[in-house]
Amino acid sequence: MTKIRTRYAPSPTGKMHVGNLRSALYEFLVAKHDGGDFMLRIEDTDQERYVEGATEIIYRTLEKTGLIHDEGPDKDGGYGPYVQSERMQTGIYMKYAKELVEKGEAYYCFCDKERLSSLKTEIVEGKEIMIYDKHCLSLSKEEVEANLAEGKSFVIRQNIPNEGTTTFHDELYGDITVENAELDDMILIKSDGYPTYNFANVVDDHTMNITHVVRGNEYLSSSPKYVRLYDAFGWEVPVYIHLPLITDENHKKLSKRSGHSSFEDLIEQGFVTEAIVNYVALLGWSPEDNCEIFTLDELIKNFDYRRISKSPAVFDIVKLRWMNSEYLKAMDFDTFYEMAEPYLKKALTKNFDLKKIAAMVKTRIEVFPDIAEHVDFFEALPEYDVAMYTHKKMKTDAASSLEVLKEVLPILEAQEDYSNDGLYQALVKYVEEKGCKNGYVMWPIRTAVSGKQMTPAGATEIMEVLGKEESLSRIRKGIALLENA
RNA sequence: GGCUGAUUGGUCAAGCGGUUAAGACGCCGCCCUCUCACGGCGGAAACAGGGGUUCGAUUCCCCUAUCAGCUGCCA
Repeated sequence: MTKIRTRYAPSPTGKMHVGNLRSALYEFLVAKHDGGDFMLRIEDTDQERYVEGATEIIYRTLEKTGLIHDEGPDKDGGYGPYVQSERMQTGIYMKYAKELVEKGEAYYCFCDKERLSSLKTEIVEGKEIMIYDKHCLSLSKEEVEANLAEGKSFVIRQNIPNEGTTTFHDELYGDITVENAELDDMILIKSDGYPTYNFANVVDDHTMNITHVVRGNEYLSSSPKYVRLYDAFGWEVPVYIHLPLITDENHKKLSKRSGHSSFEDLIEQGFVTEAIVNYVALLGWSPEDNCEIFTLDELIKNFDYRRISKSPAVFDIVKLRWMNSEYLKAMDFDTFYEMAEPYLKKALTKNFDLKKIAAMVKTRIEVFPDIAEHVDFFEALPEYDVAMYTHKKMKTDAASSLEVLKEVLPILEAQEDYSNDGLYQALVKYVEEKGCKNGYVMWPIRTAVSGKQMTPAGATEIMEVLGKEESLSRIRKGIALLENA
């Protein structure tokens, strides 16, 4: 069996969306699962939409996510160039277009905008619908030559018969047949000499020996045109795998405006690369077992494109957050700390033991920016209400809290060892003498020392980080607050 | 409008003629506990509708509905 070759063929028009990323991922996986090659081809035939720097984003993202290409503009594998604008310089597209013209499978069209717009028949949802009337197909060879010699602007169109049907096969969707009459004579070569996406795609995939074309579902209905092109050339049709769409929570195509759709945005929002890749892999594909956490290598091993689903999937940021938290919990501490440090430093300017705080927060956050809300009270004691001292389960209220804090204050003042263990032992001793439950004592202390309903650590751990002086100061404030209530 | 495709809980999804219709996220409850979280246990929650085919349909076929994509000298 021949080696599988797939390609990721983005157009450099902006950021890399979750949908783009998933395409790249699946294309990569289809190849790698079978030990094949994955290549990168830049499709920049649309000069108008070209965005400066977009190509760099593509390189960066692929590298960061580990979707390493075997061939590409920066890695010649003998099938270059790998950038369509460069390929065009070689005249390849025009050469093949002319070959089609010779065969009668394509023809020159000199129709201008005015004539074309007169063809537009109806307007649906603001879009004008038009099927080209093959006007220029009837031009004689002499007329074409004359027009060309005159330097008239032209395009080359695919010649699709008005009768019969065309069938193509997709690995997931099966055979799809359409009436030829439904197919427009699409443009192959634009008037600026560039090929259209459709044409460049076919020529490149063939000449670059792509065996499996993995692409978005939006091409499904135009695929018959591709097949006709392959047939016209007498080329072997590649294996097609169309991927289901990814939508937002309203089942609409993911948009840039939703804020969380590009890979870079997600990183900025505090997600880790591996979690994003993992989550995206499961959007439209599921393994045989019930496993959900996969490294890239495990994905390569387990990926079977026949298990890709056919229906669109909603991008659920809530589940991504959960998955991210799984990665954070599984991460070794040093790595976690390295990534968390900038967020900790942003929230805490005083001289705290950040590693201790990082450890507290590790199992409590889903994404890094969550850190801020968990640790803010270390920096400054927030204003809080005395009602917070009342806790049904702990059996505490303002009066009991005041009593406990007053009794515990001298103990904490005398206490030299402000480590978590030392403090805990001292307080438990008090608890035992008093004959109450831990929470009865810990709750008011924790409240006084944090001013918060919930904290990422217990009272003694908090005091350890705060230090003796600050801890006592906060407890005294608590006593004052309770006395004035 | 036409064409193409899709349709299992709120979401991701397993299922591929006979099942008490998995699992995960989220939600709710309980346990653990120095609060919260982690962890453990449990719960509510689905085959779009209608016809066929069949001894038997979530699974196969048809129709309807809904959603999506395409209908560009964009990809």
